[in-house]
Amino acid sequence: MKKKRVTIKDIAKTLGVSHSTVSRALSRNKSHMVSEETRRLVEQIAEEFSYRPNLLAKGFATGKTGTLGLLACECYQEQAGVQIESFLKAADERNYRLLVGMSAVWDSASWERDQATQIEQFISRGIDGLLVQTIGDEGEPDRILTAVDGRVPVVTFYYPAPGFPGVVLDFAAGFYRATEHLIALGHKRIGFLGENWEGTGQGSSRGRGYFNAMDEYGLLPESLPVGRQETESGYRLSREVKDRYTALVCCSDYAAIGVYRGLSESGIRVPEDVAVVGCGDSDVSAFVTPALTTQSTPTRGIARAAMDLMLKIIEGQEVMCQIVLASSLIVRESCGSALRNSSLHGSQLS
Amino acid sequence: MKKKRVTIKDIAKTLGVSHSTVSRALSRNKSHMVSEETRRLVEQIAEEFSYRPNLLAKGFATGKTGTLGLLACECYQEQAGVQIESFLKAADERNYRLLVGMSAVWDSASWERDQATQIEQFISRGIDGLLVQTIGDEGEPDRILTAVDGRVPVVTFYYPAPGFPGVVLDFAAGFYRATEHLIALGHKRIGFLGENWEGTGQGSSRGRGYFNAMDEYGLLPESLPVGRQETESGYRLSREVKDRYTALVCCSDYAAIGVYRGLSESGIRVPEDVAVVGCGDSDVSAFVTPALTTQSTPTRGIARAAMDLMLKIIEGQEVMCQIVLASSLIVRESCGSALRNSSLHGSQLS
DNA sequence: TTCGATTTTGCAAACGTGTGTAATGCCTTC
DNA sequence: GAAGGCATTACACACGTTTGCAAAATCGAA
Repeated sequence: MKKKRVTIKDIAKTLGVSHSTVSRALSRNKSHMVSEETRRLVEQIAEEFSYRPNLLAKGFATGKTGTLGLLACECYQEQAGVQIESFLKAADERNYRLLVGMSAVWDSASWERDQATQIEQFISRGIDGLLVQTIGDEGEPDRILTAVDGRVPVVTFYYPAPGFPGVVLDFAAGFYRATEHLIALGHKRIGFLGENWEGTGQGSSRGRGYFNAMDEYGLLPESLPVGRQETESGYRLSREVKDRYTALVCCSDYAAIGVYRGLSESGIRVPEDVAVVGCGDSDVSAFVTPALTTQSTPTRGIARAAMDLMLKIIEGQEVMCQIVLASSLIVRESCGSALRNSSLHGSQLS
Repeated sequence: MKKKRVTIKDIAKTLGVSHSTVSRALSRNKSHMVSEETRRLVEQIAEEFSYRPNLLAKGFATGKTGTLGLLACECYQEQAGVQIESFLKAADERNYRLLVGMSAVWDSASWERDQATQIEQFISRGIDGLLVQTIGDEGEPDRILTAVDGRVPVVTFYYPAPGFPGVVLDFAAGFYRATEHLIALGHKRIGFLGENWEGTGQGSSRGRGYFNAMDEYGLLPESLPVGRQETESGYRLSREVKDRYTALVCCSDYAAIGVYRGLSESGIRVPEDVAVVGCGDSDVSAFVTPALTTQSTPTRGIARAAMDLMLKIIEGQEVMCQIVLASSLIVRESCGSALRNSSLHGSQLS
């Protein structure tokens, strides 16, 4: 069953040359030339034998594997899959493979253990670099620093991780803008359905944007913790609060869809009675009724930018920058018509 | 910047033993014992130096890497992410890492090239086995066979791939049952919003289930091709067909959500005017309005079963079976109350 | 004490590839 | 025709680990 794989030595033997010549012929090494003729011959035999390089051995010899580690986290269900997909595509385009891992954020103990273990595993398996999705908590940079221990270059993405080059989404600005949008529409009692990652410190930048906006306009912020099952969480929470708020800012589109259902079961209409804002611009957001006002998160842009950053670092460039990608507010139907509310605008803002 | 990594030779040198002893001490090799005392010493020094094995070298030496290749396909947006996630978890539990790849089904030329290239890449990088998601078209088994060329064990999943051990979802039965459900509720004009993968042959088993059921009950089947953007596709198609059907079977929940919107914009009510069935039991399906009747796809079960199968094969067992996982119909609100329709039941079936 | 059996260890090769250094061969030029 | 230079090739070692085989050490018993 097990076939012996063809190696450069086999090619060398049939051609009567040394294996180093074959190696150089195939890798088109610049420091040592091989004659056009032998190169042609080598390539021909390689083709004939359907030779496939053993990248494991190559990586072992050179220390470069052409593989990157991607450590995603299972935080937003809608997000993880698309994110991984985007990275797979971006990596493929740049001729890199991805070792993928995913660790659960929802349980802080296993989270930290997981993250360190997986990083260790990745490095042991010889990755050229590590792409790690951050959640933005206090201890994160240190955790990553000690786990990686300078053995491979790191690029972070999603939330900022001070000290690491990375690609971050400006959720704070996005949620600030979303909240401001609601305030401009005349809302004063605006609730926040935010993520609730145990042990990750004082809330993420999504919350910060909301809190800042509320603070700025002299309104009382209030935050409700969304759990792991976002849609179900949104549903449950919205049934609890009923019409305590006139607007709800949700940390994800899926939570918002749960909110839709919960409110509707309580006889509360969206957007007439309560306005809802989501986040993620997931494919369904435009097609639910009412169409969801949400924030775009440029997932593919993140992946591409992070990959480019990584490649630069691997090439030896000293980059230490955080690329900030903005998320734009996509206004649809779930906050009501701007027209109707624009009359309230001035009076409410004062 | 680059630290030299600690190797077993370093440990051996400080302990004044040979590196093979260290190797045996650490790997707890059974064929050659090492004294309790040296083992303790070795472990102590290893800990002290924070030694990390070079799994690349290990894999190179042993031919086993502890890494599997996962080749998913970008077919159903809702599905890919969750599927990968499930596999990551299942692999992690079994102490395997995953090299992940994804190829696009929607464009048949790049699909076939992609699949072969990625398989080649994976094998070159030394995977112990290949998990490949199948789409169920005619030429698939041959394609995989030639690409893998017996170099690593293969386990397929999702659709059947004759000749390979695999875990398959019985979509045919599921869609048969769903269609039958609608027929039992009195529907006669039932449309199918099915996948439309170019060049993949005469349609998937989802369609087969629908066609079989329609045929069985003497009804005229009609299939509409859903494109890559499922939700948008469902929306567009539903606006085209309007009330041409009294029921629509959709190949995915997301298409169904698009259908909801499209019908509602045409003033058609779900389920009063048109019944809708989805597929996937995605997290949102229970929370859209009306709650979507759908088919569960046991994604985690697939991953676990496929991993277990793979492990057995790697262990040397000769397994050549297709594990069939059933999908169950989850009846919610989108087909109307069974009560109302049950009166029509008998008359329509005759 | 000596022998044999057993446990523990060292030696060396192997896995497939890259690469520095030295050697070969060919060509040019005086 | 010899010397020098350059293009091409071969040799040998390195990468870190495993593993078969042989050697050494230990132990028990005669």
